[in-house]
Amino acid sequence: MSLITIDIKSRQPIYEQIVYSVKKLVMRGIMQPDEPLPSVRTLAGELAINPNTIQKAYSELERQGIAYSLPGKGSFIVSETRKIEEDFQNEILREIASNIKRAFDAGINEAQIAELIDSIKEGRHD
Amino acid sequence: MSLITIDIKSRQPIYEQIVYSVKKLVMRGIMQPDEPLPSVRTLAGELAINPNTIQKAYSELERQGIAYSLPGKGSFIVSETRKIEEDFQNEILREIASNIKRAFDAGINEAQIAELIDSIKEGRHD
Amino acid sequence: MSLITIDIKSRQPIYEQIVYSVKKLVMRGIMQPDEPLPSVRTLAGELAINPNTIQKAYSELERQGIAYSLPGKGSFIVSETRKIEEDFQNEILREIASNIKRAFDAGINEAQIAELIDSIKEGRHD
Amino acid sequence: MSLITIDIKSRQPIYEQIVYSVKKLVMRGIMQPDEPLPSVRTLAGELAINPNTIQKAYSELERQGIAYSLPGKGSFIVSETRKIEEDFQNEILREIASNIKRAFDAGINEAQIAELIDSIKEGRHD
DNA sequence: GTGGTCTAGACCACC
DNA sequence: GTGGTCTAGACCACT
Repeated sequence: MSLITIDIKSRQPIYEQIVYSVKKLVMRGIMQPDEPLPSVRTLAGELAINPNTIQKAYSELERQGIAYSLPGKGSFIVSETRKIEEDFQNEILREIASNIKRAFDAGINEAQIAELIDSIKEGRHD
Repeated sequence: MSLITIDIKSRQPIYEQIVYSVKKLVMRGIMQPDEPLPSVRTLAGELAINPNTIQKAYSELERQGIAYSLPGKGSFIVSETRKIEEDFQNEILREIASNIKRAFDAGINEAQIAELIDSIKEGRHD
Repeated sequence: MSLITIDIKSRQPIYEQIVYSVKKLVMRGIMQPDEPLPSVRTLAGELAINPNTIQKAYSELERQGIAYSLPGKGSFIVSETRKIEEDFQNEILREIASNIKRAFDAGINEAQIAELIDSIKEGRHD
Repeated sequence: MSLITIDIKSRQPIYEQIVYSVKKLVMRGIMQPDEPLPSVRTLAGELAINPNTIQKAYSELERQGIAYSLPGKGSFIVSETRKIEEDFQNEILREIASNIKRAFDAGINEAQIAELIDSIKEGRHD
């Protein structure tokens, strides 16, 4: 059973969900450098989705430098994962930056945001 | 010349951009209760897009309780805009909360986020 | 000040509202046979709407045999109003018939409708 | 062949007829939770109308919480249809209440309405 | 003039 | 194949 999970009813494209899921696993050290990804057919079976969708996700992972594929052997996490972590964090920071700019636009002030962050730290939003 | 602006090159649907733009104008008090929106055809001309796209945006605004239309007379901002402002801010705060949770998940610490907010305040991200 | 009233924000066409309003006044005996209707311009002024709209309503009243116009003198309720009352009641009964058919379609039973009618009689729905 | 039907000659917008038709099918249990709706193109072909009109109807169903769509997969009835049934019945009862109030206003008495209901039960009005 | 509906036909991303 | 968006152009009722 794979650790990769998706939400079939989400509007987010399934292949993006897979990419995001793999990134998160790598980043948390659950998936290690050079570890093989589940085969396209296996994962397609487990998630009950079309193999083409898995294929697209793996291609995207390759394009982003997170995985590589050895024809006939399968797909693997790259050997060097340090940069993945950085990229992932930067991606999130970029999104937060854009959110916060919109918040200032909308008349939300810094104190409200600080309060929000505190409440998340304390787990009040779980 | 209308205050409603769009970015034709964005991947975000044009009609959504229009909805967002109007929301922002209402929320900043630039558009007042019961003030008429530009006519469908006028705005279509100004933004150089199809009238049907404007129509779709205005329908969505009506659905969200932000505007109402009087066929044959025009479209107008609703009389009561206080709740719109609140809803809009809450929507943004919810997005920030979700992204910040992801950030903590990804090992980003509070200091980094605080630094980010400061840099936005100073306009370094515009 | 005329007894004819409209709701400018309703989706029902204003001219239909005027027609309906006049019918109701006639039917209740508030407007008598051969009594003059307010002049187009006066009523337009009072209701703060376009004279063309009044004109259209009066034409419709004429078409339905409820009013007649004497060029240069104005519009008047017809001399014989008995049939108007019947027509008006039949119109309402037709609408109720259509509603009730839909209700049966939707699995609502006769008892529920009877209960509804009782509650209206007792003014619980005012 | 789909169960969704429209009357092309009616003045009621086609997309509204489709919405109403689907509601009725759901409410009668003919369409089940998570059952797929006909595809936009298929239904457009069967009803001989433009796909955009179907699209508009399906969007409205989604807005009303009756259907959901998975881009690339199709449109489906929501998983929880109990509330739809209630809402639909309440909507009809509200209309009946309003019309019956108008009837009493117009001097129609309860016996006439009861007679009307009986005649509908016996199918004399079909 | 206004908004509302509809058609015809195109392109896109996703599965 | 699917739904989602957009364009171009038409017709309608209403003001």
